[in-house]
Amino acid sequence: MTTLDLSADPILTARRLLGCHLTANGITARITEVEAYWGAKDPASHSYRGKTPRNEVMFGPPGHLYVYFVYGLHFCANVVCLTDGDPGAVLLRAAEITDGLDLARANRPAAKTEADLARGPANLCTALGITREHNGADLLSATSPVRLTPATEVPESQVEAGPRVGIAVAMDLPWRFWLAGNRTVSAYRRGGKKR
DNA sequence: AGCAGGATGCGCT
DNA sequence: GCGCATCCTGCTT
Repeated sequence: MTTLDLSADPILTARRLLGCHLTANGITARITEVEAYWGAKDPASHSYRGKTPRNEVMFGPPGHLYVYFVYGLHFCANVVCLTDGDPGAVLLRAAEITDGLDLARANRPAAKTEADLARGPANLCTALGITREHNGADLLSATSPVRLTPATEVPESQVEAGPRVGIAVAMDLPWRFWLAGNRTVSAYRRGGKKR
């Protein structure tokens, strides 16, 4: 088996993560949509303004999970990439459930269709039961509660790119990547403020 | 189909 | 206090 390399820059890592499997709480999902966030050169990144207690996982070694809490209700999960001191992350935006479907449905009773279960970053976390307690988890460790495994490689021709969702700065960067035509990919929404 | 608004906690100016 | 890397409901086209 090939081992997953998460030490590259966020853009390269984002493309690599498409098609990989994410497993937590007995549920496995195939990643279909991601966004790259690139530390000091990216005003939309949580690490842009330096290290804080909340984002310190981003400043650690690659391959760990950075989980944060937004809008008082939701968790979102990122894969940390690059190396110490040069923080990058890939936001997991959508996935299709490949195993543990009943568990995922129980976690997300509001989902109307199977494609809705893990569509959107907060829904993805809810469906897989990922919360703040998983912050910092080592995704490549066999004993980790959240794990990442390589799957069938995605041909470059199936990857599409466009602007990131819901941010109010750096809206022009095409740092969102998704599997072309996949039904779990979330709709584009422009961020608040500014234009 | 598309937008506006509300819910709700927490990190940072 | 304010502003979020969000989601869902309800109302308008």
